[in-house]
Amino acid sequence: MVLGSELEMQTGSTPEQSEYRSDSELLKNLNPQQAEAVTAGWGPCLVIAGAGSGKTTVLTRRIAYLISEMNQEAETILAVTFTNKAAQEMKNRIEKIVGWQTARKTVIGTFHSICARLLRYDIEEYTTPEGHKLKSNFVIYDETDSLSLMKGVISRLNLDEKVFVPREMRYAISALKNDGFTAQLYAQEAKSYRESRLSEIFLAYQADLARNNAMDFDDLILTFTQVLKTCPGVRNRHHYRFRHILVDEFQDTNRAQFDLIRMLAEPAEEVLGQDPWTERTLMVVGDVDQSIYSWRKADYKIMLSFQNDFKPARLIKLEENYRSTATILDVANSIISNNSERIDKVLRCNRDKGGKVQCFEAQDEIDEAYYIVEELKRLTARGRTLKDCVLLYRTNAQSRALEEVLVRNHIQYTIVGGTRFYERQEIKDVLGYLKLIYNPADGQSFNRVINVPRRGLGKTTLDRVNQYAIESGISPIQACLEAETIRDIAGKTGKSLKEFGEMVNRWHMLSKSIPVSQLLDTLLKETKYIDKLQEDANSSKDELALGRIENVRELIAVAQEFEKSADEPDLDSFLTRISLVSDLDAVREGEDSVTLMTLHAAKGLEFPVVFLSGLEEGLFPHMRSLDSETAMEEERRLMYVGVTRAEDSLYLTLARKRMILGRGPAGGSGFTSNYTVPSRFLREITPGLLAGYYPPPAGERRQEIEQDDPFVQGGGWGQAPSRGGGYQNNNNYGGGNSRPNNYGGGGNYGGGNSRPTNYGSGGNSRPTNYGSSGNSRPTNYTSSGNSRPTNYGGGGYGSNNSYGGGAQRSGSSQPPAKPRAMRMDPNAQPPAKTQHSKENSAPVSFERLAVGDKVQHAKFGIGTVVQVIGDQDKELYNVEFDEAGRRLLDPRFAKLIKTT
DNA sequence: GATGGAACAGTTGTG
DNA sequence: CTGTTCCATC
Ligand SMILES: Nc1ncnc2c1ncn2[C@@H]1O[C@H](COP(=O)(O)OP(=O)(O)OP(=O)(O)O)[C@@H](O)[C@H]1O
Repeated sequence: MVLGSELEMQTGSTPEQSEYRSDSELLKNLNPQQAEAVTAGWGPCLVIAGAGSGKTTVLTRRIAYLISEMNQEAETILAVTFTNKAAQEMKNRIEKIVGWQTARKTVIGTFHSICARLLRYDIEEYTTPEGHKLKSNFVIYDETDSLSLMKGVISRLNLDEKVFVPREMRYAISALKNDGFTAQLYAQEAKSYRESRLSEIFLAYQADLARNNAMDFDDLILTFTQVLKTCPGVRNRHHYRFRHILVDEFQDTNRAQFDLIRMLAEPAEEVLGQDPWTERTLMVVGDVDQSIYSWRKADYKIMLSFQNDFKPARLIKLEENYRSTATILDVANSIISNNSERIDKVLRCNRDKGGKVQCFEAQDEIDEAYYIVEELKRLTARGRTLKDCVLLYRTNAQSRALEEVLVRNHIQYTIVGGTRFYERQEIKDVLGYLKLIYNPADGQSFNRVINVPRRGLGKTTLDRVNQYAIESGISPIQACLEAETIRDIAGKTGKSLKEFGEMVNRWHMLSKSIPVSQLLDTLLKETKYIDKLQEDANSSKDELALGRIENVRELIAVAQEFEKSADEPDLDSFLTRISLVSDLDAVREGEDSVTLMTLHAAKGLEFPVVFLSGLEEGLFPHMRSLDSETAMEEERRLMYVGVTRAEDSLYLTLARKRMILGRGPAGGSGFTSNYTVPSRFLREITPGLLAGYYPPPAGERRQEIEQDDPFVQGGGWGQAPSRGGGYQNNNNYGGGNSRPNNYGGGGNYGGGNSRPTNYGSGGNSRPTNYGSSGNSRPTNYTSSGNSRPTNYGGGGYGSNNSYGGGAQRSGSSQPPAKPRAMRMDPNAQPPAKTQHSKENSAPVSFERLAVGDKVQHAKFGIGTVVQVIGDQDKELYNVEFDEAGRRLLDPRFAKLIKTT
């Protein structure tokens, strides 16, 4: 779906003039079952089908068909997708068929975004079962907000945080909400002591949310459903508007979501003598084998009982896979057939056999990343683009090693998910201001920003203000205005509070008349937020400060972009949108980069080339799924999802050793991690389908050497890869050592096919320390246009102090961040590991620059050095380019020519 | 009330 | 390893 479909290719880009004028055009290329689904008549319809069988394609065309062939108004259509991105894609495609004017009237989005949008209109008519009322300017609390709210609740109830762990309580309540329980309803159910306490917490938590005029994510769906249940007028209005409801990825629907669908699809009261499905449709599509969100209370049984819940429901099965090669499908099927809880289904392959699936066992996670990077280079040299490729992994933490090696090899990448833009401290600060301006009752945001930047208003004052606010039943902002009358507050403090309150009030007024970006400008100026960050940067107090400034600027850019494109560019929709967006890092047009994401995030997508990394017991399948058969089956479905993302080529990789949280799982000394066990999923694959590596039979354990001296281990492994019995196992680590990250030793990553990629330069089998272990990193790593003979780090990444300037992204949104910011900013450079940099610092040959120097750069043009960061020999230059804005560059990579 | 450093805790996935 | 919380000190 990321790639152009046949649909797009046929229509070209004629936005208003549809080329689909006849039903035969819309049905073109569809197989009979697909056509049946697209053209189905009134009533409920369930489409069950395996991966890549065109479910989403069918859903999209169905919408177009409803509009252009069945003469349904666009505004009667409500389509639910799993992600915002999928919604956007669906909108784009429909727009191409029916034109923008029509397409924009459809409602397409995730459950959360749809509910948020509709709730704004209807919420004031509603009183919660607990007796609370919310106003239409409610804000949406993210996990952090709701967790800190929860902490407050637990301490206020005098409960022990050790016994009632806030995180767990949050989680339990989230689960209850997803199962359709309101606090009120659960209060009737709770029996045991713990349940009763949980119920108390639940009630108090909801009361707190209401006092802040806020909802958490789960509330969006639950509350909207409640509104429909309790306000028949509202329900009927929506029921008669949305006569066509479509849901994608229905297997991952939870009870609360299903209730919502039902509320919308069924009338408040049945009209006698009339078929409720006249001119109404409900189409849900899904694949039980791709149900991977049970931890969010999704339940595929909801899909299986669809025909019972919606009586005359028609069932359509799609059985032809158009996406993957036969080999890839065989791999997927051989794995998923190990699940017992499933309904067997047919999935015929529509494509050629394709090549074998490449499997590779690396020494460690860095080695694994290098293998992937080398393959990427090979593939791109043969005409693939980076955009064709995706790197998938089970846990977000795994992206680090991959990023590090990608950066070092100057390969552009885009991370989806992970640490999100909107969760970064500085963004949350600024958004905190916006939320508070929008909804002055928002205590969480108030607490967040009251002392940011420092205003000399600390915890004591904050507590007093909050207490006063609660006692007098007013908002914290109102309390600030009355600060001078609060006892125990000193005159000076009171004045600061009053000033703060007045400032926010003023902005609140202002927000109704000026655009969001101007409001942002104003508040950043008046609070001196950026100035303070700049000071931090200058005094190197906060080495991330520059990146933060850049991120704040990015937020302003987002706001400006929003004002241009949104239907209603007000603060309200800006905040709603931002609270619900998950990944700002959508792949940029025209920018070639490889995508990195978790398996979960990959659901519904497809890529010509897929790398699936970390196939190790405990990681994938994840540790927490090892002792439950149900959980294990879900892991297996996740594996199935991963494999079936691939169109042409699939790579499976694992590492013999892996660092987790800085040490090996049950680690010995320092960097000794225990050896991993290959994932059971590998063994479930029919052997003949894999090339390169096949795991040893179950019982046979890997040879483990318990040694404190890691070098002894290293030598040992070079000679003893005693496994793979019978299958290809040509990985040659001969003479190598297993020190992390040392590729010296002439190891050949050939797998089965002797590719000429040589990682070693004939090194040194037993280095004595990281830094000076004989320059084993050959220069030919930098094949992508950079052939300078710089030593990229001697023996290992541990000693590397170059940051891969070539990985600068060209998009304007790339916040150049300092190396340590990598966690925050996935696109930034990797951490500087300086432990042995002294012995190792490579001779550099670049022109030293100073602040104020004018420089020229091939891509970014002319600029001025505004800052030099880091010690000599490691310095980076922060350059303000006339055209390209501010960039952080490593002179060892980026060619910076001094000009006058 | 701010600050820096020590101690501690987390370790699956997302809207 | 890394982010958060707690505590002593200014
Ligand atoms: N009739 C067809 N002829 C040719 N290609 C098709 C046909 N139907 C679907 N495809 C292609 O097959 C691919 C998979 O389609 P789609 O993403 O809709 O499948 P899906 O069932 O939603 O997959 P998943 O379950 O993995 O989300 C797409 O590239 C789509 O363009």
